[in-house]
Amino acid sequence: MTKETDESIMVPAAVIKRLPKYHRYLEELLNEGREKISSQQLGEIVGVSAPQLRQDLNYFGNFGQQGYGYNVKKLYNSLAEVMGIQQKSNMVLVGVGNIGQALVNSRDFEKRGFYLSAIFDTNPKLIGLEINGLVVKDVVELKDYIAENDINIGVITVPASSAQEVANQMIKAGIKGIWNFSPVDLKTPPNIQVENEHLTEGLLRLSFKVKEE
Amino acid sequence: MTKETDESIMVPAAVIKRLPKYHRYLEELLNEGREKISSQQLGEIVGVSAPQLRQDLNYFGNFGQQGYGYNVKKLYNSLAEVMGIQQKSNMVLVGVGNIGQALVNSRDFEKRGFYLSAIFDTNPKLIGLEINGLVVKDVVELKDYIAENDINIGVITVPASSAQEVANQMIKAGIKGIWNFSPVDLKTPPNIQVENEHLTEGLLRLSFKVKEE
DNA sequence: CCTCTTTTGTGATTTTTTTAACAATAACCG
DNA sequence: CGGTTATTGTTAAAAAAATCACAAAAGAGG
Ligand SMILES: NC(=O)c1ccc[n+]([C@@H]2O[C@H](COP(=O)([O-])OP(=O)(O)OC[C@H]3O[C@@H](n4cnc5c(N)ncnc54)[C@H](O)[C@@H]3O)[C@@H](O)[C@H]2O)c1
Ligand SMILES: NC(=O)c1ccc[n+]([C@@H]2O[C@H](COP(=O)([O-])OP(=O)(O)OC[C@H]3O[C@@H](n4cnc5c(N)ncnc54)[C@H](O)[C@@H]3O)[C@@H](O)[C@H]2O)c1
Repeated sequence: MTKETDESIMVPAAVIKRLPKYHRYLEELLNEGREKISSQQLGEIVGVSAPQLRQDLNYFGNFGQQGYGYNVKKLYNSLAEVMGIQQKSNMVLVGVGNIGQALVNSRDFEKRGFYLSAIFDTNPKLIGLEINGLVVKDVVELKDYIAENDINIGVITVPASSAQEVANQMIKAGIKGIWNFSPVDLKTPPNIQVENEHLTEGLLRLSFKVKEE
Repeated sequence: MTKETDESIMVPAAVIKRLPKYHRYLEELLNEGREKISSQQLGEIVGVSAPQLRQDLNYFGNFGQQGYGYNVKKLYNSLAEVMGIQQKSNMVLVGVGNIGQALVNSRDFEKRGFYLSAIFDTNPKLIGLEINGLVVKDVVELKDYIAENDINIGVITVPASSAQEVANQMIKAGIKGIWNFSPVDLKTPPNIQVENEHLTEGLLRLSFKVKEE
């Protein structure tokens, strides 16, 4: 009886959280020219136990080979595929303020296949301005732009008070996922994915741990 | 037999992760003038079950009152105390680039008692420049500055290749906690607390969830 | 081609986290 | 001021996650 490769089996959130880390370290190993690696060794590098690593990977397939280990390049590509970064995806960003501009200026994520396609704001002083090759558009164009340009991820970097409204517009226009930097828990239908970067929460957690020590 | 208020009892990481969220929603309730709230109601707002909320809070004390619920202001202040944001703390930031400047310009965290005391870079073009009231200092002054100015948190917003080196300097100078934005897992002694903002990992997780859907 | 070693994939076990249940306690009301 | 209701704090049960342990598979070396 062969193992079901049934997608319907729920992948635990704890596993999903670790995937990008595995990917990052595999990229490093690949750049160092490493060819193969055992779950033991990779686990030590990443900071998880070997059985956990193996169990995590086996949610998605059998990428290893007994008596050999894992081929670094193959595993790297497999994880990239699992995370959906093999085919490029297009994003829009709304809120060209402090954080928004930082993201637009660095575009760190383009090397991983996430392209910033357009950026939006309400501020007339910003609209029309060019930032790192992208001209700031008026947010009234947002809905049409998303619908017409195969955009699947929206980045929200507006003040908390406008975040939900911007999210609503994105969703109406057919966005699939939202990368949210506003300190707000967006209300979204279940088929819309949200990932929050609540930076202030991170600082408070740090404060707690410092105090506790 | 009274309950031990022993600090040595380990607070689960899962609980620590939720504390800032409780604090944020309590702040909203406080601003709305809400006086009391039950675990049931607060749980619904925050998105956790009522028993979990009660159990979480009871790691730190008995803040509620049977038959009444929780006093919003009291609970808010208690949580602030638990997280160590009653007394202000001083931070330094190293790496005045895209992300660094965004943080310096907004200084969102000052209203929660985290003061940015000085900012550092290696780039001669930046050193001496004033950004939102702070003059960029040369990073060679970092160690002395931390040691002499009661700094307990360091913010790292330098490229990945320099992050560990910057962390080492901070630690040598006596920092207690590091808020790290570089895509690197810093090697630190156990008495140094680290909180990572690995933004790219968030985007990859989002990508996974979008693809899975 | 056979033996020995390595290392995976996975079922069983343990630990951690979450949820449920309820007795104890305090507010509220007549 | 006593009964009723609301709601906590806490113990017990269930669920989820991590770890352990080992049989099965593949490579390495003679
Ligand atoms: N900057 C930080 O250090 C920091 C830290 C933690 C959290 N955040 C959060 O990130 C978000 C952005 O912060 P920031 O410092 O970049 O703010 P900002 O004020 O610099 O930028 C916000 C931008 O959004 C635009 N905007 C406002 N309403 C809009 C709307 N409805 N549609 C389109 N654009 C709109 C504004 O014109 C502005 O350009 C905030 O929610 C903030 O709480 C920021
Ligand atoms: N900007 C983004 O959108 C983004 C997204 C995800 C992650 N990050 C991470 O955040 C970090 C900073 O990104 P950024 O875009 O702000 O980079 P940046 O290049 O704009 O800024 C880095 C700054 O650090 C300074 N620096 C370099 N080495 C230093 C040293 N040893 N001591 C002191 N200063 C030093 C540089 O002079 C520069 O000013 C990087 O690690 C990046 O990977 C950034």
